[in-house]
This record gives sequence, C-alpha cells and structure tokens, in this order.
Amino acid sequence: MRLSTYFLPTLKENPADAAMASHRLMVRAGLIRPLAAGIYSWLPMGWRVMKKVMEIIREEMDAIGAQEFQLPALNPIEIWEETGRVEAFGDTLFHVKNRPLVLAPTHEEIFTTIARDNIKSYRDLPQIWYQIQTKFRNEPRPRSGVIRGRQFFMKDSYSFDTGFEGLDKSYGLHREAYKNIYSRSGLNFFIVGASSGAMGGTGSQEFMVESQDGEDTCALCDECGYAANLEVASSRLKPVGRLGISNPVEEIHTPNIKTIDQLAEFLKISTERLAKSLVYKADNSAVLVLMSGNDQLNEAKLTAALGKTATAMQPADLAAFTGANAGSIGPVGLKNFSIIADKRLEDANELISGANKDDFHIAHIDFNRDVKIDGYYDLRTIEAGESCPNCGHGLRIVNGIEIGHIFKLGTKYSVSLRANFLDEAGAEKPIVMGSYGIGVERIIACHIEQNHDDNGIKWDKSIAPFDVHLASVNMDNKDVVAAAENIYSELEEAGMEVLYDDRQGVSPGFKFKDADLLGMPVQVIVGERNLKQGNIELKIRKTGERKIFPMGQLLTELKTLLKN
RNA sequence: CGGGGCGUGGCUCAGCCCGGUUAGAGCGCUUGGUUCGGGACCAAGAGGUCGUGGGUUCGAAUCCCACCGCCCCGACCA
Repeated sequence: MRLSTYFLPTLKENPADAAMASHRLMVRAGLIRPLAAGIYSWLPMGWRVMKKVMEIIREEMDAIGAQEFQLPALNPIEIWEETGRVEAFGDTLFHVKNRPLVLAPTHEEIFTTIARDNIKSYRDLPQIWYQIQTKFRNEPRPRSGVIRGRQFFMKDSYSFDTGFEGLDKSYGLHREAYKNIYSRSGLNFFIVGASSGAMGGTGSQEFMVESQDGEDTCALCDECGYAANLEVASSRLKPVGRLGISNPVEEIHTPNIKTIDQLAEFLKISTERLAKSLVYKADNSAVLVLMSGNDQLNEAKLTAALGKTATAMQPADLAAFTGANAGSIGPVGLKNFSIIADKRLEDANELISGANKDDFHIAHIDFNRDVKIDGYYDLRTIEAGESCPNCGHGLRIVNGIEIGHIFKLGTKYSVSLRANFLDEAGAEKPIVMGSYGIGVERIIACHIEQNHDDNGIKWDKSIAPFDVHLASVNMDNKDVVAAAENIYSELEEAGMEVLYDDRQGVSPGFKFKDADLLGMPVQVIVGERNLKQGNIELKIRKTGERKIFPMGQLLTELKTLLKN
C-alpha cells in the first residue's frame, strides 16, 4: 500500500479527550475516529487490525469444531421478555422506538431459539456455534476509548450438550481456544474465577489483562496461582468468633457517633466486634446485612447470596423502614427485615451494633441468642496482603481489563425458551448450554497498552496492519526512488504486506516519526547515504535496533525477522 | 443517576475573572521558492454561526438562565 494514496490521517498532537495510551494512539495513528460517546468509526488502518484479530479468532474457533453464524442485531422484544432479560438488562438494553424490537447486547436468546426449533434429538448434539457480531449496550458511562463502548464487536459462542459432562468438555475446549487466541494476539493475560452475574449459570472464568486503568479488580496468589475476580475472591481471615463470657444485652448512649471508626474510638475498642449494619432493598423486601467492623460489603457477592439484585437503600427510605437514621441501625428487635451476615460473624457474641434509635447502640449482642440470622455468607471484599484461601501466601490485588468471559450456563435459557431434546431413553430434557464471549476491540486496545512507547505503537507481527514499513528518505533523488520502488515490488511479490511511504515533499524526520507512531514491526529505510554503498537499513520497532547490510540480503533478513 | 471539568478555524489551545477596535497563536491546509537522515525554512493565502437558544446591556466569546454535547471521578461503609 502506498502511503501517498492511503487514507491515513495521523495526528501530531494528542487528542484532548483521550486519557489512556491506547485510546490516544489509536486516534493519533489513524485507526479510529470518535463519532459519539462510546461510538467509533474504524478507519482503513484500524480495520486491517480488526480483521486480523477476527481471523485469529475464527481459526481457533474453527479448530475446536465451532461453526460460524451471523445473526440479526435487531431482535423481537418478546424473545427477551421470555427469559426475563428485558428487566435484567434494564436501561442497558437499547429499545427501538417505532417497532417492538431491541438491539441485541448478546445472543443467548436467538441462538437458543434456533436450537429449540431445530435440535430434537441427542443425536444432534453436541454443537458449538459462534459469530463475530456488533453488540449494542447503552452503557451509562462509556469510557477508555473502545474499551467500553455502546457499540462493539463481540465474538460470542454457545455450546449445546446433552448433559453437564458434555458442558465441561465444551467449556474446556473454549478455555484452551481462548488461551491460543490471546497468546497469538500477543497479550500477557491471566485467568480468574468470576461471578456469573446477570448471565446466570453454574460457573465462569474471565480472561484478564493487567492494567491500572482496568475496571475489574482481581486477587492473585503468586505462590499457588490462585486467581479470582474480587467479586468472588476469598481469603483466610479468622472469624470474629466467641468470647468466653456472654453478658446480657445493654443499651449504650453514643451521641453523634455515625461511623464505625468513631464508634471504636468512642468505646476504646477495636472495630472487629462492631457489627456494621447495611440496609438493602431486593425486590420489595428489606434486607439487613451485617459486616464485621470496616469490612467492605461486596455487592456482587450479596447478589449471589440473595439470588437477586439488591440495591442500597436510600436514606429517606431507611428512616421510614426503621425509624432510625444511618449509623444507628442494628439487628436487635428489628422488624420486617430479613437479616444476613458475613461468614466472619458466624456464631459470634459480645458484638455491638445499632439500637434502631438515634444516638444509641446495643452491646453484648450474641448472634446465637439475641438475633435470628437468616444466613451466613461470604460477603466481604478481600484486601491486599490477606492470605490465599488455597496456600496461605499473601494475595496481590491488581486491576484488570476483561478481554473474555466463559460461562457454564446450564439450563437457564433452554428451560425458559423450552429448548429440549429427547435422550436415548426417549425422555425430554433441556439442552445444557455454555456461553463464551470475547471483546474484539479490547484485544486491540490491550495489545497497544502492552506494546507502545512515547513515540507510538509497537505491533506484534500477528496483528500488525502491515508487516513492513518501507520509507524512502528523499523522493527527489531518482536513485533512492528507484531503489525503494524495487524493494516495494520485491517484498509484495514475496507475499509481505508493505506500507510504502512514497510521499513527496515530506521531510525524513516526519516520515520516521510517522513510522514509529504507526508501529509496524520492521521499518525498511531507503536513504542516499547507505544506497551509495549498496546498503539498506532496517529498524526493528520493538527494540529500536538498527541493521545496515547489503541490499541483496534484505529479503532473507526480513523473512527471518518476520518468522515469529 | 450524583459530582467535577470542558465546548473558540481541521487539531492543540490562549482570550472570558475585570463586556468595548477587524477574535489570536502553534500545528495542519493551499500556492510559489529553498530544503531533504528524527515532526525543515521563507513568502503569500484560504479557513471561525466563539456548542445551541434565550436574557441583561448602547454594546456579549466574555455576565445571567436553560438546553445540548464531550471527558473525568463516583454510584458499598448506614
């Protein structure tokens, strides 16, 4: 491709509204342009990268026997109502105004419908189906360039099996395929246990790329390899437990005490036996959640424990429900609430909590004597340095960007959409499903996050838009031009993808800067100086290493460099 | 949704607080010339409803109100 005729608008200056390096560089290098918040146009250079990533995905999916589909993004809303996901997605689901249609944020419903209508027998199973398709999600706050957009490409696949054994196999195949996809895309990544969230199902794992700007937080054990999203991560923290004596409950006056720290200071005790009360609303019922001291409630864990989404109760509602203000709520004598507590508080006694009366707390609470706890669950958010649940080594906490998620769905969708099959015995059973997603843009953004410097992108050969960036230093010099033209056709004939900077009247420095910004793995530089000696110069973008050698060796040299 | 910031040629920004010539700079763009190994130089040009609407005023990019758009933080700690 000749740069003189290629549509490639590069920018010298950083776009004002891009915070992350990948975002800045994708705009500067002419890969993308913003159209609206969370919506991007892919320019020719960017689209080349996208297609390469998609091709890697296709190859690895096909290799596990998956079959590619292309499904509609416009879906009848009725199908989404059948699975209850119109409500589950809420405002995130785009609705079409003048038809009863929605823009699909994912495709469980449609693939399951196809399976329902066409798979009748165990003989038709297993199946793995996938597509690479635009998804639409009305994100409340798009951010970080293409990493969280309102429209994005997702590779989504779905497995259909006769039972859970088959599901485990399909899930395992995906796990391996995903590892290959991310490795081939040149990413450093790790896999964590994850929450299934609104998708439902029996288990899931996420593929993560470590990044300060990541929206997810993960706990990692460098000793045994334990890795989990904070939404599910646990640690070995000793329970609060029982003290020898169990005094009768006693109301204590605690004027103007609002926080756990103030209370601990006021009573001159540690925070551990202070049972913090949090009030949540799930559907229309009120839930009191008890945590030890300053332990942080993890809402994802709460949702998992309750089996439904809970939201923090607003202060106004709170007073109406309890008669007390924030800071004074407690479990003793509380009516019309279900009460759950964090595992650390199981069977504990000698606790202090709110009295449901402003400026008062109750001391010497024994959970086995004074309160009816409806259940103990792991609800707390773990913190860095706590002990690994497997081996006891200190846990590290890092931020990550989720680049893929695999789910064992089970029968949630097949049951609600009646996707059944007849087994060997002629019994009708729901198909057992898995669902597996990859954010295609995120692979590109993360690749740039992991492969760039101040001057620009440093592509791996695997997804680089071109293999070679050929630059002729001076287009006014006939010999230089002739040599560059020769090299251009020679490399193209050898099957290499070459971006040839043949622009007239562009200074050498300008060309070099553009080459570094665009980031092709190898730069071939044709200049007067070396040409006179019959030499050619080559620069490896990743290392900055330069090589000068006789022209005749160029092709062999390039082939060696581009092999991996 | 809550909080903060921003909106001025294609891009990055100054001017606004304290209203008053013809609204500026750098980059980019056009034309001519000189250059040609790390974002060259000279000269001449083109290009702006100052986000939109309303208000105050003799006069608004500048002050006030509303709306729109974009970015960032937050949306457990009662």
